[in-house]
Amino acid sequence: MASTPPHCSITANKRNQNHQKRCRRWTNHNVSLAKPPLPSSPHNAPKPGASTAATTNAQNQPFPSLATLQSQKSQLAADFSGRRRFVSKLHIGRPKSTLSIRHTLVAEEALQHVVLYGKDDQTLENVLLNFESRLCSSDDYTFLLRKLGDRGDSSKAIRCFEFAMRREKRKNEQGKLASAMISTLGRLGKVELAEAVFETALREGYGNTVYTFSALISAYGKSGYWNDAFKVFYSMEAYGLKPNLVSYNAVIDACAIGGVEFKKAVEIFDEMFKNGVQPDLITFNSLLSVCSRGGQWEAARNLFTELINRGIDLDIFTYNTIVDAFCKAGQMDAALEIISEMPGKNVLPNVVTYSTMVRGYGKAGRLDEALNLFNKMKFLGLSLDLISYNTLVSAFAMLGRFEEAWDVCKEMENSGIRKDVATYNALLGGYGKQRMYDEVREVFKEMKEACISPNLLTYSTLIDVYSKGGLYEEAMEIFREFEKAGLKADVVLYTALIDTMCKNGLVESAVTLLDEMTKEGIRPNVVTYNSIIDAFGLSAITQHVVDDAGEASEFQVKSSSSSVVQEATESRVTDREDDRIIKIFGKLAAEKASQENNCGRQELLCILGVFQKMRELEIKPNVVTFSSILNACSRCDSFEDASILLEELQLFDNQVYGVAHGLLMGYRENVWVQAQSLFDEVKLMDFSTASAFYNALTDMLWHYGQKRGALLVVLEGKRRQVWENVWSDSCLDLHLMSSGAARAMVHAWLLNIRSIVFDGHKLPKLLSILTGWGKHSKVVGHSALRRAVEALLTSMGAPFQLARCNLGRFISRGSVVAAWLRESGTLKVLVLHDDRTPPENVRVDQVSNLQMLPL
DNA sequence: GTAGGGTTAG
Repeated sequence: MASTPPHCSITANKRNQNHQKRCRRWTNHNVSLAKPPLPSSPHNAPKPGASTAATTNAQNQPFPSLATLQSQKSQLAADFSGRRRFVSKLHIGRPKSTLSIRHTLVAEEALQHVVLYGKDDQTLENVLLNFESRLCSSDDYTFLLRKLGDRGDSSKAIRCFEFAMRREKRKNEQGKLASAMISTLGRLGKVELAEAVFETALREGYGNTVYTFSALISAYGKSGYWNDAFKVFYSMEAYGLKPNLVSYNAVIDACAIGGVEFKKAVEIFDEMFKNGVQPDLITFNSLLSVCSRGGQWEAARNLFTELINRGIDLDIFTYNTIVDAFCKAGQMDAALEIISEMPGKNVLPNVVTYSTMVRGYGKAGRLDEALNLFNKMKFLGLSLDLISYNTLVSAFAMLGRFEEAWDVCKEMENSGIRKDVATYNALLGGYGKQRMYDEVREVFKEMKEACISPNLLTYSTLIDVYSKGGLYEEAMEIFREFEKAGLKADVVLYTALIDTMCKNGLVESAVTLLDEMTKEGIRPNVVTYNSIIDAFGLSAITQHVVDDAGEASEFQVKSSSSSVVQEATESRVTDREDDRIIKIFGKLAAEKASQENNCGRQELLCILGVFQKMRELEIKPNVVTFSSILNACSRCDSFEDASILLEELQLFDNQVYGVAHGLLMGYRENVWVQAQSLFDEVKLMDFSTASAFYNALTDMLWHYGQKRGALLVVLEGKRRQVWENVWSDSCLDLHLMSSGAARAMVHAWLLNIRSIVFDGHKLPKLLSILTGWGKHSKVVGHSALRRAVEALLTSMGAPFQLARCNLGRFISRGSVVAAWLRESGTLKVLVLHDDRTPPENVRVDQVSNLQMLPL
């Protein structure tokens, strides 16, 4: 048994909030969490522009260890408090004193000519030859290739670089050109080319500078290859190079983009101090960005507050990053508050700030507020750009409001901005979500006609949309096209493939693919694992290999020593290699998988292996993981198997385990306080995550006969508005509930109605129970929820009937229900009991929810 | 060398 959960898991959800707070409460890490003695109130906090004395005073305060912003202690916390190393407003956040313009006017003229006339290699060469005598130094050439990079024209930039390199014999000038080239390629995401330039530079003896190394770190970082960025960074010493501020900032930024843990970024930050390199505002902005991208808005807020308290002048980047951190966590009010403080700090919100907010509101489903801000942006005369338009297109498309999405597109194009790949991806994703496949095809066609190249996201979206919709032929076709485009599959694409396999019962194939991606150096994430865990018990995992020895086992055997997707995606792909992943789609299309027999024990072993790997890779589970484990428990063949899964849950998170296990064993009174604090945590999450957790927990309790426990949980959920408006006197709406939760709720509602009757009140004329199509129902008319509720009502003898015009609705006349409720035997069928109760049982529940129920 | 857009689990 694990003594302490390895990490704070429930909070790892990207939508999740309160990370730090929960970590502290849920785990007993011996980390000092005391707030550092800092000036926190406005009157004693040094302000921007405060006197030197005030600043000095601030300097003498121990700077907060960044350890207080995370759950692990930063080793160099003590060093960080040193006066010498204090980062004051005197040192950072100042604009560069002079904007150094190093290139000549000739370079600008040359750029115009290169853009206008350098249509191919030859004409470009001619243009450069014309300017050669007048272009002075490497500064002119670096200007050229940076500007070409800004225009996205990497090939012209490379030509210019090569042209310049042929003429430059001085090593240090060659080094400058190489750095500029690497950085330009990095910005454009051409990381392999950047790598090649770097290697040549090293080999030829002009690349051994802190600039080329920093440029390569940055190039890797921008493309998400934080691991490579780290390697280059740590190799500097061996080359006799000392990382400078830029190197450190680049590597911290690589953490932000690559989703590296805040802890790691802080380690680098501490190292920076140790090596006597002073951070600047960019360092802090990047650190903030690490928190923001990791969903750790509280850590971000703490860091932000410290910077403010230290009197450091923050810039628009700082503000936009903190606003983004709040928006990502759904903390829209906090974000708005930050924005309202900006003018007072002489930093005005810009188009980035507003777009961030628009996206935040869109994600939170607060489309009206999103629109208001969008219009405010226009009103303020901020010039709207592609991203701000795309943000709004995406918000509409995701909600299925396509007419409005297209209107925004039109408005954008009227203002001279053309749709780009992101615009199309937003539309494709929206139509895909609504299963509007004709429109998906149409938009994809239009995209190609407009000569917009699909990117990895386009392909991931399409493959996912088509394969989830069962359109395997089309998924296959898109996959082939993706291969031809020479793109490298990433975690999202793999996860989408894995999820499709899981949903079709090919769990073992999915696990094999999981191993493959790991070998490929693509790190699975919590979504990948949740997808597999969630598939547990849905169907057999081994049978199909036997049944289908030809295709499936060939895939599985071979894939253990080679990578399916990688082989298939290599440019020299042969038909045979390509065949394998295509065969998976073929197999899916044949729909054999889901008809296989269950093989519970083997599947259990398989899933235990998955948990093991998850721990080895240190993938933090989140609340979705817990819901998936609880759902898996409900699908176990036996209580014993479920116990084994619950033990896994315990290894992840003691509190969730404590509540689930306690309720399952009938120890309600003992766990209810713990359960309340768990529910407090869950309630902070977005609506669908929270309701999924309640559904999973209730289903498991119901499944194992703890029906009174299930009732308790759904009433708590109702009290906390987990399912929004579940009931009125005349209507019970179950459409967001799982079958166990819905059945428990039917009991609760009928008991409630019964008390109305017994209080002498009349029931409404018509009573309805809505089941919708059920949360898990994919096929209209086959609602598992509807069937479960129907069976329950029948077994109780409740006088409800399916409405003729609405197959998801049960109805009855109020008077008929009232008469039934008055019958002597009715109460007995309504009151629920637990199969398991603790031996020393317990008096009447003292929980308020139960007081309303007749006992 | 720093900020905003699109993708995967429930």
